Amino acid sequence: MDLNKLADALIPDENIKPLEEYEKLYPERALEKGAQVTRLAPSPTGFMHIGNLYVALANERIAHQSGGVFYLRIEDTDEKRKVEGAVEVIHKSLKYFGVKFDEGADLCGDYGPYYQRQRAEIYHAYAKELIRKGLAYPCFCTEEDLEKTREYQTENKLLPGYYGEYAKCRNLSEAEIYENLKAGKPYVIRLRSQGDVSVKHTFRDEVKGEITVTENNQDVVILKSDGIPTYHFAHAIDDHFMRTTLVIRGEEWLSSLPIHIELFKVLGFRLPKYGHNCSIQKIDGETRRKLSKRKDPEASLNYYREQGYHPEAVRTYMMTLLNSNFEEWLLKFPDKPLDEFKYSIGKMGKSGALFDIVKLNDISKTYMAKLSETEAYDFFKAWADEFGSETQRAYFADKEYLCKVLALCMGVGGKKRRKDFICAKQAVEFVSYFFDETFSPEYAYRFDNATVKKILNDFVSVYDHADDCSAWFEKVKAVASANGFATDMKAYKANPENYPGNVSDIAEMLRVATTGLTNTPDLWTIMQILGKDRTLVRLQTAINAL
RNA sequence: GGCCCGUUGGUCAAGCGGUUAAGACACCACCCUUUCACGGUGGUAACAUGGGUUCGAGUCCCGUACGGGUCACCA
Repeated sequence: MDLNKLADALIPDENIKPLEEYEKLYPERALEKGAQVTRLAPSPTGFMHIGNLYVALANERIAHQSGGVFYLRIEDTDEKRKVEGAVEVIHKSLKYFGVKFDEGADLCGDYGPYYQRQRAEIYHAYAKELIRKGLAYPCFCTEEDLEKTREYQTENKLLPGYYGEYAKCRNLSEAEIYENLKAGKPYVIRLRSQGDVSVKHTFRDEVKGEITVTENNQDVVILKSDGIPTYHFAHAIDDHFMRTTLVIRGEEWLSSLPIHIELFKVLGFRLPKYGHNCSIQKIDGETRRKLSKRKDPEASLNYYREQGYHPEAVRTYMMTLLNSNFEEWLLKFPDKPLDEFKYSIGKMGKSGALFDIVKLNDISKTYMAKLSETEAYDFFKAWADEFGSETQRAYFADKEYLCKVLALCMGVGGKKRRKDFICAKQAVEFVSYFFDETFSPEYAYRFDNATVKKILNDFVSVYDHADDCSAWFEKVKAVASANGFATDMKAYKANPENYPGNVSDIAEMLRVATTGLTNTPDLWTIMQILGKDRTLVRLQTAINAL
């Protein structure tokens, strides 16, 4: 059979250059020894999964820490999944979380184009080469044909797929091929696999360690009927010519590794190193499963922006999942920039981690407690401008007032900072009682109405806005003892049955009356911030409600 | 179902043949405290299971169970 002629008939692409040209066009990168070239290669679906950030962070850290390159390649070979503006979303959302590319789609770079659809020529060149060498062939099977053999295979408990005797088009004669071509039958190009499933090799995965891989024997499709490559083929070509040295990707790819190994071999390319990391899971009833785009809002990167989690906190949490010794480092150097942490691929987990929002919240609280009140103001304002309600946006009109509130809630100036804020959404809701427009208390006291009413009245009658903190508290204590409540905590603890309650109960009643909440920062300061009139109005309103 | 990967407290995890089996989050108790928090101290709680190998096994080997992944002209 004249394979050159066949190659030309099958792939009539006029732009194809001699293969050496491509090697020259995309030469080995001049990088220092040990520098890693990594990439993120998402499909442009417009949806950014938390897992995208996770794997991006791993690749980014390794590249930049080794003095290498981290680039973005767009896997747009599937027409159906493509969404307009998706690449912008990728850049925007990753940038928000501090992940930046050195080169790639919509950026400059010498190894492009970085959109796979724009790389048809090079895929065609190599597909042709494989045809010429007899390592690839056209397949005219229809979907129904494939379905039928699959059915037969499953019924007879055979390995499913297109291989060996089930690869009907593998050994078509020259005449048959041209006949089909002439009849205008659509065709795909398949690899003529040389592998043998009974042969197993051990392979070193950078994350999982030694794993066994079975040789591939599937005549996988490398070029679809529209001439666009499948993921597998594009992966081999692109990662070779973009000179990727290390591929960190999700473990869902592990099972197609044999295909990739064969493809690299057949193309004469050096295999990059691989690390397959586990996906982030979530507990759903009894079972664990991958964080799902449809069922779990927290699967979306957007969720964290909408909730107003600080990007640095999300990044920190991701790092704790990504590298097991990160937390230890963080504890030791809480104020160092995250990039100073020595990321190591060997410290990546071998089994999937459950996503723990409580832990994220804790990390967020700790992070928020490092900000100044004006930094917090800026961050919250940016969130409110994008996601807040109109009334919430109005909070930011009086910066001086809000900053006083924030300084209080964050414990700025105190010996130890408070940790009241988790994310912008929660924080803005948290401070709502400082604004009369949104102050709608649901009073819930732990004492009977008559007692509360008495105590509130007592307090109102002695309240003086000019009191300093200690004078103010003396009055709280006076009200307490006048009503039989304990003021000496030690005495109270010794014999709690002798009292209806203690000062802290009195403080709680006052707190609920003025803020509607049982959990707020220092009450005296709150009253100072509210001012005399509003404080008194609130107390009176609370009394009237009883 | 076949193939591959995994399994240490509720969660994230350290551990590389000898440890009282770290640490973090959560939870509980106590302390600090003029209220709420912060903080401090302490506590509850784990090697999936059965066989080997070994003087000795969370660590090595085999089986079992359970969980995950994958079996497309999707990535």
